[in-house]
Amino acid sequence: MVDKYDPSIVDRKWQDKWAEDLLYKTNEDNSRPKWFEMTMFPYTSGDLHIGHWYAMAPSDVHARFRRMQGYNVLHPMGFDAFGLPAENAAINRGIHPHEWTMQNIENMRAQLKTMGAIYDWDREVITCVPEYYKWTEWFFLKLHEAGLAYRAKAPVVWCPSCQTVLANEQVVGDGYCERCNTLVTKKDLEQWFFRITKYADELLDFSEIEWPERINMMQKNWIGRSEGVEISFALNHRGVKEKELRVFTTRPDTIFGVTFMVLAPEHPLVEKLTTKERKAEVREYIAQARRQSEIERLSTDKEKTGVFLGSHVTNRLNGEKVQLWIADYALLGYGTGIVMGVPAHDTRDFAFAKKYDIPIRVVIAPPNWNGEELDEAYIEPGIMANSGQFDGLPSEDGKRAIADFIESQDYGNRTVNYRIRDWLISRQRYWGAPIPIIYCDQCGIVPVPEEDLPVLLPRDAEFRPTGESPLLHCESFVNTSCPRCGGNASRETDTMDTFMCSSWYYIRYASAKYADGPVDPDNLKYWLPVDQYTGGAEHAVMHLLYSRFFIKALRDMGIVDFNEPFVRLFNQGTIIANKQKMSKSRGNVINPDEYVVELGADVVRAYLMFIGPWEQGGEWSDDGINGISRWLNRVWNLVLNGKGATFSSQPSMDVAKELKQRLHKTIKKVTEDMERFRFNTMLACLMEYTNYLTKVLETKLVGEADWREASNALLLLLAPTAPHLTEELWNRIGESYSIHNQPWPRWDEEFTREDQFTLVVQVNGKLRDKVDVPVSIGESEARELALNREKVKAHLDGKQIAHVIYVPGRLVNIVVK
RNA sequence: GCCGAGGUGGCGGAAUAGGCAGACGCGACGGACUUAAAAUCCGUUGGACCUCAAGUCCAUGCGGGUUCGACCCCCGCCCUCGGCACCA
Repeated sequence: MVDKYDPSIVDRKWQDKWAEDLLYKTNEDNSRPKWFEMTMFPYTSGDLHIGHWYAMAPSDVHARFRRMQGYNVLHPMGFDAFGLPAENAAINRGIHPHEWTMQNIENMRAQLKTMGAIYDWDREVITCVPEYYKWTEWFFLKLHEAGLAYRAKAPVVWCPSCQTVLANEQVVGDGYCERCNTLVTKKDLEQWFFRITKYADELLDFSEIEWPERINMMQKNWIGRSEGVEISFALNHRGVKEKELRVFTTRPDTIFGVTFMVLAPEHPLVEKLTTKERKAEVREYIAQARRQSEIERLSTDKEKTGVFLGSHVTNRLNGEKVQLWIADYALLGYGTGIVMGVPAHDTRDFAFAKKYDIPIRVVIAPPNWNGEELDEAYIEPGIMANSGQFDGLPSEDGKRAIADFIESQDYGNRTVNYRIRDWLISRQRYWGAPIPIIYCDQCGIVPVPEEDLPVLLPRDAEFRPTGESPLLHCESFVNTSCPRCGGNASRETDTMDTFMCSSWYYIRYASAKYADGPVDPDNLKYWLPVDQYTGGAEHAVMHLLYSRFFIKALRDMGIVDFNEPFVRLFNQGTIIANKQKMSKSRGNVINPDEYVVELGADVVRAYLMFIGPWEQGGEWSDDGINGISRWLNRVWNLVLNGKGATFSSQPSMDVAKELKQRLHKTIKKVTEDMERFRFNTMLACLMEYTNYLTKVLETKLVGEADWREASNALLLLLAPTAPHLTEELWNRIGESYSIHNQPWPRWDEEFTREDQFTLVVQVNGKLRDKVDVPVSIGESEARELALNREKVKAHLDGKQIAHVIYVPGRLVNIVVK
């Protein structure tokens, strides 16, 4: 009998030994290909739950696999440490955000260490320390210098619970705060923005990255590029100096169908374009639109409402007068804030025209149209009608023809519109990187000089949820002198969106302690870009989009020489418990610690990977994890029993041959599954291999050398998944330390080939018999064999054979009438 | 409404250049060991018909189609999850 596997001893023993030996210390090494693989760093919210393990353990397994394959692997870890929860803890519990965050980091780091990952803690990155945020500020200055950071007054999204503005990307569902799920409102504020829209087109190019199609799609939708034409309508209104109104449309082919025009209620020209007698009604409508929440206003099923302004513009293509209206379905921020109303060919315009009795003129004839009125908008292509010289053209050609005409007459031009807005990065909160800007009465907006960085976050701010930045009330922080004129000046008191911190943290891993810049240029060149990134899909249009923007901006500044931060991306799914997403409020959060203590880190690692395909997520089950625990215990017993076994001096050649074949097939399957993150089937394959080896050992027909090769391979293939268990066994069977420095096993295609296969015999496509045949079998031989099988004959009785299908290496299908 | 992913035993899931549906694991049932239990080990386990065996039929969300042959491809639906949504 061998002694029992006790993970509580084994885990600790090797974690200590690896740390002591600096086994996972990562250096730049030009003799091996580099592999930079990382997982999205955790937010410092408190405890590590099983969801964190689900994100991190499989990625560690993959990184370990690459390491054994001979890559110089960088697989770092850090903490996303600025943000609202720390500040809320300060408000609710009177603990300073810094203390709260640092305690959480201590806690989470200790938990992470129990996982047995290959993190090199010397490269740890924490975003809330001055050594880090100094460079976040520095990047802000660089973006400002490049004209990519600007300050502007705009209607911005406000979270009443978080008491701060949010980026558009942080609004989820039907207008809820991404962090706290509160319904958001709007405010007019002067804020800092990053000009991400400048890169809208380039961000639509995914050709250099291997990302899940889903994520590319989400980014594409978010950017929302649409090609169209900006068309000018002639304006002649007393007291208005503008002589035209420009509208954006993707349907220039419908220009002859314009029967009204809609301005957004907030449009600056509304006041002037309203006739005296309509003023009261228009004002009332605007006031009412302002009162409405964003949700009500954006609701698709809401009935269309609007008010006639009393004034008109002229459609230059047909000289017709067109009524001007305001309606809240026109959005100020999209296009020009003015929509041309073509009720016959736009669903919204149709509803609006019906309600207010505005003419509906068909200009794109639906199939078989006889000039009758439409019951609903016809939005498909068709043949143009009522469109002067363009009548009879297919509408797709008409789009081009009218765009050409408009450009030739100087009535407008082709243009592109985007849904994406510039990235709002100001936050009216304390716990973030200060925006390194000073306001001077004489000099205006003055960037803090580089040599004065970092602008330190003061410790003595007061935390009250007032809706204003706590720094505003911190006089020692606010009051400063102007770097230009030396006069009295005040600092910017908003802090940066934490997504700014996470837009560049992966760069910092390359040289986490470098003091002369955000990154050591040599290390940047060596490690970046990230070869493999893994994380949840919830960051598709936030972190992942911002990081791409950031790198493109840095490239244009000459700081980096690549175009994309993350070459490959893998999205793991979500782990759920009791059919529901884990959350503290539901009380179904699984804490990994107790399972680690009881069953060992390796069991938890392996179980998470076995639940199902990583990209699909899965449900945690206490029963399921026991299965993995049993398996790893069987591996333990198997390897140690093999070590103490007495082997046959006259081993069976057949057993040896089959063993070799199974070995090489297993190596192949495991390697291929590892490459593609197919962890569940990889483990299934290793279980089968374990079961097979158990039987082989029992036969006592195997030679010692063959056994050792087969058993060692099991440990090597299992090493990335179960690093502690395999290290202990590797040591016990007398192999040299460390198993994690061994090369990954290779397979020989020659040995994976079978010399027999199971020939399937079908009659009319139904399985009737199976027979083992040599792979060398020929077609006529196989047909003959199939036709003479007793079970097959029974089904051929009295029937006529029409023909026989033969698929080499697979089957014979006899087709009868 | 639009875009994307998915729907397979009691459960998690295998299997797609169209070729043995249900690998592996869980659970359940039976057995061995034990004074007993736990643990461990061995066996059975999609459904129906049949006393058993042999065998036949049914079965991958639903309805059609293509094919010698469909979980896989095509057409039309239903449901679940994720994203976007008055974007002109």
